[in-house]
Amino acid sequence: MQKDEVVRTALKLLNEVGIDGLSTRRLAAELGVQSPALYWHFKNKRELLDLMAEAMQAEALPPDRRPSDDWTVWLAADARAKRKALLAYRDGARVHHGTVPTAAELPAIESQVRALCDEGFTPLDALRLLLAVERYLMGWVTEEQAWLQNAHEPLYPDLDDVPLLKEAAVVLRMEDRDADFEHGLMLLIEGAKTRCERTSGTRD
Amino acid sequence: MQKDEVVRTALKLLNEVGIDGLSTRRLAAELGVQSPALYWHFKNKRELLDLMAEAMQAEALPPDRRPSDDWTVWLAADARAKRKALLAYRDGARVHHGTVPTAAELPAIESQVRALCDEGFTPLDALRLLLAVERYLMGWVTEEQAWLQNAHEPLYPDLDDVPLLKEAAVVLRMEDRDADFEHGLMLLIEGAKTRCERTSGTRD
DNA sequence: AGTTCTCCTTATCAGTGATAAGGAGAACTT
DNA sequence: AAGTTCTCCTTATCACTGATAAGGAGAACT
Repeated sequence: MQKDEVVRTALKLLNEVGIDGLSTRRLAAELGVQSPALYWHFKNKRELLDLMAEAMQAEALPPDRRPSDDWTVWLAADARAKRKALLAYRDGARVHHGTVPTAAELPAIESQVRALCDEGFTPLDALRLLLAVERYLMGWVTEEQAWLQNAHEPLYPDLDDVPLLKEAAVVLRMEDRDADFEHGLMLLIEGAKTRCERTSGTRD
Repeated sequence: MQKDEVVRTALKLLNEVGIDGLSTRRLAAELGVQSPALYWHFKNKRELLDLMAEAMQAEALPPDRRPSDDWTVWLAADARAKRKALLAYRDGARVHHGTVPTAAELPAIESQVRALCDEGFTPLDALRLLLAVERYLMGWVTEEQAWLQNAHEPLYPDLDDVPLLKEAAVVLRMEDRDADFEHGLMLLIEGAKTRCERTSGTRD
């Protein structure tokens, strides 16, 4: 039994039973083993979850990608890819929670910051932008998956008292989540763009 | 023993032991009662957590506030107030998770949407903006509180290999979280502003 | 006086993450 | 070849979790 075989099995099992059903005994059974055997490979469940999160993120972003010339394009593409990766596993966002970037991930972040700085950002604003997108993403997918899991009785059947919400019912009832995610993402990126142009415009 | 006394005690206890330490037995002990007694008042723990979330949000937003004239001002103030309310309780964001706005909260949302529509937004874009801010907020505070709870060994002690991150170390090490939250919030709001002016500008 | 209702008790259940102690077998060491 | 160590698993057990069943004391209503 290999460490990464455990992680792969855990991810497969995650999709079947969700994070609340993912117990060490259930996972051990899936591996044809008794549950304490897992503790030979992992210090505790947290470590296993961390590795699962890492594996998920590795699937999200192929390591050989290079930033396109337009930063708004690759930044948005990155966010979309991460969302897709989180959605690919049940409770993906919750698994990712509490995970902090390891030192090994810093160079990847550095290169993104560099690309942004080449376009006129200060390092501070560049990193803040990346952080804002990351947290928006996490918040979005977390709520999205929480909602996905409740067997959906029709949401807000009667909107007659709230005419504007009725007009925006598609959003309220989360019937086009891709578009809504995209919208918020664009708000962040356009905000960063105008802010960047404004501050670097004083130099040009 | 009253229902809302239980909720208040639970919130107080939350700050002492965190959400993972908040067991029904611990809470019952705090109330001078045996744990099954709680199930007379609540269907299950989820219902208790929902009421806790509701109580927290009620503290966040005094019900008699009225939108100021500048939507960017009250929208930002709202977000700040909500963040403050979530931070006021340990694991506040996690308690809030999975909570869906009840039908009773819809009128409050409707009035916010109306205020935005008065400034040139479509109902769709208005609601999307509110949703984006909400999710950014949740993602932000969730990660913030997860980080707060890890007894902090110094984060990323050596940044010599990543000079740009070194320059932005304040952000990376989360040493000025208020400012960083504010920055992302402003990106969202400025993005919405430019987008709103652009689309409604075609009419003016 | 008898009955119902409210709110709590004790006893118990199945399931959780985790640890201790030990055993079987492969892989080195002398 | 014999002895030893190391790897990876087992069984047994712990303290704890959310939750339910069954019943009891006392107030309130009939």
